[in-house]
Amino acid sequence: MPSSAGAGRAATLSDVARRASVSIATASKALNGRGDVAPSTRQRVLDAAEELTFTPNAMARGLLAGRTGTVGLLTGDLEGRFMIPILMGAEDAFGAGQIDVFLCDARGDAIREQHHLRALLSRRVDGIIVVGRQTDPRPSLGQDLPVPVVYAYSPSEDPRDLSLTPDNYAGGRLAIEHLIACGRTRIAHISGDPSYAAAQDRLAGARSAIAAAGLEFAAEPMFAAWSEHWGRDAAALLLERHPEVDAIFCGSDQIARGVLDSARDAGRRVPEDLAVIGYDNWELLAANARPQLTSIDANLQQLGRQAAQRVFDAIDGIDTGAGKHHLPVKLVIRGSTIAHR
Amino acid sequence: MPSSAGAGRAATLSDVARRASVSIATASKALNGRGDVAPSTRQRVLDAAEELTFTPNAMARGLLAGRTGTVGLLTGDLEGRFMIPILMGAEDAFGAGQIDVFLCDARGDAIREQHHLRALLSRRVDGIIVVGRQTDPRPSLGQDLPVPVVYAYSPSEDPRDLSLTPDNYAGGRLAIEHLIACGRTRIAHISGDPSYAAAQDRLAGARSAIAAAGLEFAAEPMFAAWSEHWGRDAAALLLERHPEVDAIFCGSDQIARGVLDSARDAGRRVPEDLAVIGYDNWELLAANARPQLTSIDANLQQLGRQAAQRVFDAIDGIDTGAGKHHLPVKLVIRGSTIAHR
DNA sequence: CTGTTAGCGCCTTCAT
DNA sequence: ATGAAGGCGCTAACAG
Repeated sequence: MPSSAGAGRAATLSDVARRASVSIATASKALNGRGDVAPSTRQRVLDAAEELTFTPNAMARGLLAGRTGTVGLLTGDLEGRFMIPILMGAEDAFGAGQIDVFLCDARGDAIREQHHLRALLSRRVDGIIVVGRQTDPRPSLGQDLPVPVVYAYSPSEDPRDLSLTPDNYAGGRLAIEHLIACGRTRIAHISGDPSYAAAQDRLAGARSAIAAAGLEFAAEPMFAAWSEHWGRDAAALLLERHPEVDAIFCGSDQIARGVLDSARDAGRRVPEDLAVIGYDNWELLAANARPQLTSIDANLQQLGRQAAQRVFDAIDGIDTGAGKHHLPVKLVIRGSTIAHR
Repeated sequence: MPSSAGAGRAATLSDVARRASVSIATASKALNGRGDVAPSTRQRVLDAAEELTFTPNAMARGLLAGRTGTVGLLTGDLEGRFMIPILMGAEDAFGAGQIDVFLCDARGDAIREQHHLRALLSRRVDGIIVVGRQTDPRPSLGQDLPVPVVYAYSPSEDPRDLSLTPDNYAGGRLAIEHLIACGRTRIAHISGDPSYAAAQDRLAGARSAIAAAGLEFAAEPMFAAWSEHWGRDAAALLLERHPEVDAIFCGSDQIARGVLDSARDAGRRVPEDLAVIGYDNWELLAANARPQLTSIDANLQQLGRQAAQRVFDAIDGIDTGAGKHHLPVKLVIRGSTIAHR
């Protein structure tokens, strides 16, 4: 029989017990190191289990224990750039804790999300992490769920829920402060879709840092899309109308890549004539740009790990609090803001 | 109590039965539409279940049924570009079949993989999909597993296993045939790490198409890394040493992006003077390039869906066969090979 | 039509 | 030190 058809059914504890000529209870104790079992008996059981490649049935165990050792990861959209690191962080944290993860992709569809939620509850997951695709608040799953829920990236609209989201305001500040520290004073901002909270929060942070330095934006901030194309078009326009600009804070690394292209076309040297900073620290884009791109990193993997930790705590009965928590971001300096020497 | 601490324990079937004043068995039948139940009784049960927000315990159900309705997705590396579409395709197909997916990321570590495998078996998953990060063959999980296994992307080294992998040879052919159809005759090839089967397979396909047209490569194929940097460096060198080249087949879209950059620097118009074709059809890179990048798409989502379908079939006892299956790829034409008019 | 009985695989008292 | 019995939540035969 081909492996793809699967072999016979898995061995059960009673199979092991029979083979070791002991009762089921004794076999159980021997395998779990529980109670008093004669060393020789224990060895017999262990051998039997080995020979049968016995693997305890986690379902049966869970039925008894009242906990399953599983959690649900309810994502809004796997495709995006942001899910994966968060998912990796969470999977990582849970893996260390012997917890297995159910992955559910709702594809941004509320119906599908509801469906997956029911499935997770029927699986009796011990907790749920809801990962959204934007930092805009999203509807709560509700307060009456039998398991703890943590919202990651997209915070819940309901302040009674616990939400972990990156601090875009701090990111905006950080970017501008770095540009100013680099000696720039005529700073512009090209960002993405203005309907995104991320765009507004970063802008607000940037404004506050600009004001704190007694400066003003050298040009009205520009918003449209999170794409390389827009970055190119916007930068071309900007550099023509405001040739005095000496730094551009971009709302994403994609935009920044477009900006770098147009700067090159316009004959501006980066970073000498023009400093450029991106956002997201997407290695693929940032490290392959020329020059390499300084960017803001939201520590998404860390965010995923923390979300998992909160779920752990909640499962263990530790009160994890509530409200929207803004997680710190960090600056990653590369050649687009500071020249090599 | 904050939601993050979870509410009380979930309602059970006996809770529902009690509330509806019927036996557990009757409640079960009523809820599952099984057996003969008086309409009025059924309604009472349904109401009771509704009021208690009863959700059947999938574990208890699975214990009885002998199947869990879950599958394991054992990935080698979530980070890469190739996992996600496959994972989406699989998740999608399973979702439609009421099957839930355990996600396990082995991080390219054999120990961790073994650990996750044990966990999946103890969860009594009905099947496993192993997704590798390269198209190079990988070690088999073995033939003695109690569940069907399908290998996706990375085929198993063991021909008794069922493996689904993209047809890189056909992709190489397709790329060259397209360039030739565009009237190009002095074709070069810049690809990635030559130790990858993907690099070799695409090269072999390309060679066969070149030969079939009675041509030869205009320059010795160049191999190094799958990066934009390498694409830039290689193209700069190539265009200087072989100015007659009128088309470049790139081993990845990243490489192609670098090639486009260098072509621009060298004053070559794309596609007029030089046609460029990439590989992977990574929207982010291909659609944002200038000009937009023609590329080969491996239909990874489709591959994921098919892998899921095979697991379905195997679960249902249908023999899914064995061996390495090469799935078709497709050409996506954009502006880097054919000029707009 | 409804309820009783017997498990699914495992763990945990409680006797022996 | 070992085993018998009960039960986790549910479903599938059977009785009634």
